[in-house]
Amino acid sequence: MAEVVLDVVFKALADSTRRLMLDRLRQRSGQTLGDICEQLQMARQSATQHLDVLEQANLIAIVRRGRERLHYLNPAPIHEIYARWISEFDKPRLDALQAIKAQAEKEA
Amino acid sequence: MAEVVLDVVFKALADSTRRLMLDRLRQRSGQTLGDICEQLQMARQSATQHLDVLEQANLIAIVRRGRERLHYLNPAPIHEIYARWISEFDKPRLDALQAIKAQAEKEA
DNA sequence: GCATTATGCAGGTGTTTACCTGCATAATGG
DNA sequence: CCATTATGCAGGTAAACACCTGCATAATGC
Repeated sequence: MAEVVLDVVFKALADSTRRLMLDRLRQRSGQTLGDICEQLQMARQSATQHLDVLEQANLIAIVRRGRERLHYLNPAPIHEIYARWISEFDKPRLDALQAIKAQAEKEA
Repeated sequence: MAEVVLDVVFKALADSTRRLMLDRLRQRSGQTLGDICEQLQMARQSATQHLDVLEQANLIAIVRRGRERLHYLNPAPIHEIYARWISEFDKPRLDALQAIKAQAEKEA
């Protein structure tokens, strides 16, 4: 994950409206644009902008079906942010868990 | 961690310069303002702004010693972001690790 | 076909942000 | 004390951003 990609994802996550959108899509993936901006009480055009930002960060996938636009959550970039950046700041705890896991696997 | 706090931390992380600063402080904590803006080839005033943002997010602590300003990394907010937001998108894997840990503790 | 519905596209405005320059202040060392 | 050094403070500018309104287009169902 290059720094540029990381940047797009972090910037996409740095807005509470967009994080809320991801939360809602985590609860129910595949919602239409109408569904989403109704939930958030926000002009459709504003929601579109936010959702496009999320798509550019590859955090959601947008699929057209007829005249509808369906939005699907993609948690992969969030995993990667954890794996390649956050866990660097969390090595001790992670290593401890990994050690426990390794030990458990050895015993099994 | 309230949504407001979360927002400040995410916004602080949404800039590559600030992430680089955190990385450098992870390698060597307690650097002065001069040290930091020399490494980054950036005007001192710009670096100050970035570091103040990081402090407001509680990602670093700033301590004055004489005429110097020392910067110390604080990884706690990053842990919290993982624990209270990212891990929600990563429940299965986390739950698996937790189960292994619980099992290991039970056996011990 | 035609009304309805779902969305696209253009653009406007106020705020925030990321960078800078210039000057002021305060601590240090000889 | 005075030159040097480390930082503070004020402000300026260009770009990005988050919100909106207005109008255009395209799919659907009767």
